[in-house]
Amino acid sequence: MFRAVDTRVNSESINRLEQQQLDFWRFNRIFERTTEGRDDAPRYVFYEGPPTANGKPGSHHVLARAFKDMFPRYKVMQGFYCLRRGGWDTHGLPVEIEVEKELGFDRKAQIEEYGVAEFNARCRENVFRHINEWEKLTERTAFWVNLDDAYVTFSNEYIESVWWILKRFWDKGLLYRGYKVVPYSPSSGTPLSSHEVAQGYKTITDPSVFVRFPLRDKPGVYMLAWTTTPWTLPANAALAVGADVSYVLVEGPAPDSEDTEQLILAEALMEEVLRDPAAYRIVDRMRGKDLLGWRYQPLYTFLPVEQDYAYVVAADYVSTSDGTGIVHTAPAYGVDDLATGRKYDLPVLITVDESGCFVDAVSTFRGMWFKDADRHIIADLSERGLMYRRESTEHSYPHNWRDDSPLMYFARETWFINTLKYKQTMVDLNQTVKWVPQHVRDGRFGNWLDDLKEWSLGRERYWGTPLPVWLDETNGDMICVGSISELSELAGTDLSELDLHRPFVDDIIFENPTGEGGAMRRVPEVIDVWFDSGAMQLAQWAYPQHNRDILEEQHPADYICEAVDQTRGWFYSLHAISAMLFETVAFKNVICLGHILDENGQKMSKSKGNIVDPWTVLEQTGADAFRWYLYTSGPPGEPRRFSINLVNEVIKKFWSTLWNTYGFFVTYANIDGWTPNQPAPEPAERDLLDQWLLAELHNLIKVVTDAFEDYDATNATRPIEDFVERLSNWYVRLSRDRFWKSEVDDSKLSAYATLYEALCTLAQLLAPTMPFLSEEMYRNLVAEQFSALPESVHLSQWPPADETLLNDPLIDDMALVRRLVSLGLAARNAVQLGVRQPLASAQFALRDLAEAQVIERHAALIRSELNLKRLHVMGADEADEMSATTHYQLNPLPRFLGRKFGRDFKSVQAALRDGEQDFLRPYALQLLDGQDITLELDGEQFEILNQECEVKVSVETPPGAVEDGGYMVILDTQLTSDLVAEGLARELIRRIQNLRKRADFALDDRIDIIYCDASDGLDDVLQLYRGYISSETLADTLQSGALTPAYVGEVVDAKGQSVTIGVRRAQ
RNA sequence: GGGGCUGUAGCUCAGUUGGUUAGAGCGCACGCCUGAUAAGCGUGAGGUCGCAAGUUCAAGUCUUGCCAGCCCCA
Repeated sequence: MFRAVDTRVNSESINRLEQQQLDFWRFNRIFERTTEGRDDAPRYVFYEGPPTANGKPGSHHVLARAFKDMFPRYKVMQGFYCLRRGGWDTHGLPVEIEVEKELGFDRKAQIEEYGVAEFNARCRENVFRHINEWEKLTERTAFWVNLDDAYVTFSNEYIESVWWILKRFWDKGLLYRGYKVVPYSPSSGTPLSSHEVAQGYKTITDPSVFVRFPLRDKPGVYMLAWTTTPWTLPANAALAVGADVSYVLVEGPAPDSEDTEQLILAEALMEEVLRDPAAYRIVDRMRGKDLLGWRYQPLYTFLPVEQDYAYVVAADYVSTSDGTGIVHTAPAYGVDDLATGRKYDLPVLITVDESGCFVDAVSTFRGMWFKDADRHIIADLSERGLMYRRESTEHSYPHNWRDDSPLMYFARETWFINTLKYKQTMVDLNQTVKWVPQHVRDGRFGNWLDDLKEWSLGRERYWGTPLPVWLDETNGDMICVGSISELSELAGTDLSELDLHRPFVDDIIFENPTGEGGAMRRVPEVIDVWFDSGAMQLAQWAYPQHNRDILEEQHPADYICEAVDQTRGWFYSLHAISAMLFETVAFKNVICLGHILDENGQKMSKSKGNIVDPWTVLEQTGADAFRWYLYTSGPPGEPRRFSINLVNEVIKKFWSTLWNTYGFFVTYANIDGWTPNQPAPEPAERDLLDQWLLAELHNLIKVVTDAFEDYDATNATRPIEDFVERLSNWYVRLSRDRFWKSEVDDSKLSAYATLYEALCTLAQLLAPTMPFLSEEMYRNLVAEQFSALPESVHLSQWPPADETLLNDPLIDDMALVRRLVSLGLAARNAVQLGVRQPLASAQFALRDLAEAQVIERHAALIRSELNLKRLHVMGADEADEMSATTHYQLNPLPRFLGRKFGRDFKSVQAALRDGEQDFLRPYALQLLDGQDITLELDGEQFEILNQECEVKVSVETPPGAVEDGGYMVILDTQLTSDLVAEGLARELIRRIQNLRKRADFALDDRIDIIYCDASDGLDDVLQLYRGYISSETLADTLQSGALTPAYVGEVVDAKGQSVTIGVRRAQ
């Protein structure tokens, strides 16, 4: 016996089911047991990209976790050993900002005043504020990951491992100090993260000035440059042009005098830039590359400069979309500017310091707030005759989101990793990684690698992994420390209990071990948190201080998965660290998920209030349907619109269909006492319908398995939906009477065995993606029947496809049968004869003779579906007989003839496709006879081979006939009194079945039927079909008489006749 | 501003190396079937395949440009 299945499906029943599986897994330690006893099994390595637990988990986290979960589950069923260790990302600015908010800070200095130790202690607490919710959601969505043993990036052993990696990089000469331009807030004295910058854009009015730069060797000639930040002009070190841009030298009136002057600017911008274009004439034209190296007089010379500067350089970012085509370059105050400066070894002129004010050396503007200096500089340049035009412009400029003060882009000294040294390695290794979607490899990620920048590692913050570099300021000696023991040795004291965070690490000061120089202090920076997360490939094992041998089996990862925004985040940091450390990949397969949007395609965000809380979905539809929706709703890399209604559709379409099929099976098997121990006929001996289902099933196994191997979630799931549709709406529907009939024969046993095999296999194929429903089905159908088999579907062996059961021709045949049945139903509809009314016969016209055999083989099936007594396939004779009304359609096949006839194909096609019947008939007959034809058209001859043109034969459709795509069905609509009576009998059966249902009888309850007030016709039917009606409705008695209150009854009206019928449980 | 991805029915999505008259599900209307089903079947309404040019005998599919959305970078 199987456990009875309640076929009602609602939120409550789903949640109950899923909760039962959770309890089962927990109590029986199923997850733990997926690894136990598999010491010798092949390894499958999964890395969990650590989330931060200081925010609440949302629906997009369910997406990531659903995809992370499915492949390890599949691999475990394939016999692999898969560790799934969780992890938490804990450091970084978002945490600090949260704590700053709590404390009401708006400046960095306040943290120092408050105390770094206390501040970091608060960060440490804050990080796990929502960890309970993360754990709950992880469990409820059945993401199997070990959170009890999760790695934590702030733990000492994790940090020590990060230090070890940095030390290796140090030894390889990859770690160095240099300048980087960062968005910097002078008001709060700190650089801002890109996320913060993005929050603070405001539209403001800035000056827009065109400045003359006098050429040194050509008096009276000026380069014209444009800027909206005049305050950066004193820091100018070069002018940049585009090497291939066209420039002109123009002559026009000089300001405030009768003389002329000459200006250089991009030709394309003359009209917009020149004050009175008509007053100028072009003296010369040149390319940007001709200008390179030309020297000009610096506007200001406040700062001493050692190297060469103030000349024209080339830069590929120069455009002619605005400005003058000549770009003022101040390496200290622009990202591009600094890059250009590096390329040409230009001086980084620091004219404005960290407070946002001009330094003393810039005497004219000393102490001025940088934004205030704009107008003074403009006035100064105007006075000196160097200002060509001054206007103002509205544009969007970043501000500090906390106090609205403007940011400045500012070169700061910081630490870098010289990733460029390993660029080619990274590029080559990337080619070996399987990316889903594929375009990320050479697109987003590949481009990022092609355009690789040094990794800017240093952060002037507090809550992060301290950069383990100690500096002797007296002589510049530096030591990179790779472990606690090393630090202990240097410090001469046991530091194994030291918290490896600021300020405790900063407090470790020691003498320069060379014996020369002075005290060594740690540099102030902490490191980029992306380095933390990328280091997890070693640091999760605290390598190499611990677990030295595990690396070999747990690196690289077979599979990782995160949202696409991690391309340059975690995906990159993993890849880069592994490439630089081992020259291997960190992961072999990676899925980049798109983002989740709301119902209207808008990004979900707190401010818009359109966030779908995952718990709402879980409570209504459960985790399986949620997961299933995510797998099937579209390609994983695409952004997806999401709403609870879409998940509800999964319940309606898929879950309840499968559930009811499962319920149907269990119900009838229990009534019949069928068990899987019962011997079943060999597949080849079973009904054709069974063989068809098995062919479909094993085909499905193949498709799904291949998809899993290919990291193709969509094809690992959607084909299962299609199969379940066929299982429920064709196989079960057509097999119902085999299950229902009382005698036990081979056909019945075959049906049970086939449906049982299908359901068991489905449970396994669904295990990785619908872990709850599949577990319920498996336990009831398999584990509780066979004590020798694994008790959980997740411990069971992935089913292999049996090649001998595959049968594509049979699958094609059945598709044709379904098509013809559809056609038959359409025909019935057209003549208003419901399926309950039996018809004497129907004739089918088919496309070819082979199809006729298909129909013969499946005749019984078609007859019962269409409720026909006889079925007739029109043969060649009959087609001839009807030749008067035969209609030929020719279809010249473009894939052959298109290339063959080229330009003439169109007219050939038109002639054969749309020609008159008289014209077509001879060609059609020749083709049907297997001959080639020659078409004559406008005096030209076109040879068409037999296989290059299809012929469709159709007869004109008489009443009661329906035609579609070369198939036709003609119903015999003549109703004899026998047929009408049988139709009425079926009508009565259905009404009685409804009464049974209304009376809430069990499926196998026997009943008594009583009737009265029957009109003559119905009275006859009840007599004539007594046996049929009784057996279909499980009636022990069927007699006329008066209804008593013991009966449930109603008046039945059918085809103008009526009778009162009542039923009760058999006495 | 640069790069990547995506635009197909009211909604969610298929659409093979370019090949015949572009499909499915949901939703809508009418009808049918049903003692597993909240399901299913039939018919109908619903499309300038984002826009424009090009290549080709033939373009939803290839090329170029433009527009819109999303993501990353600046």
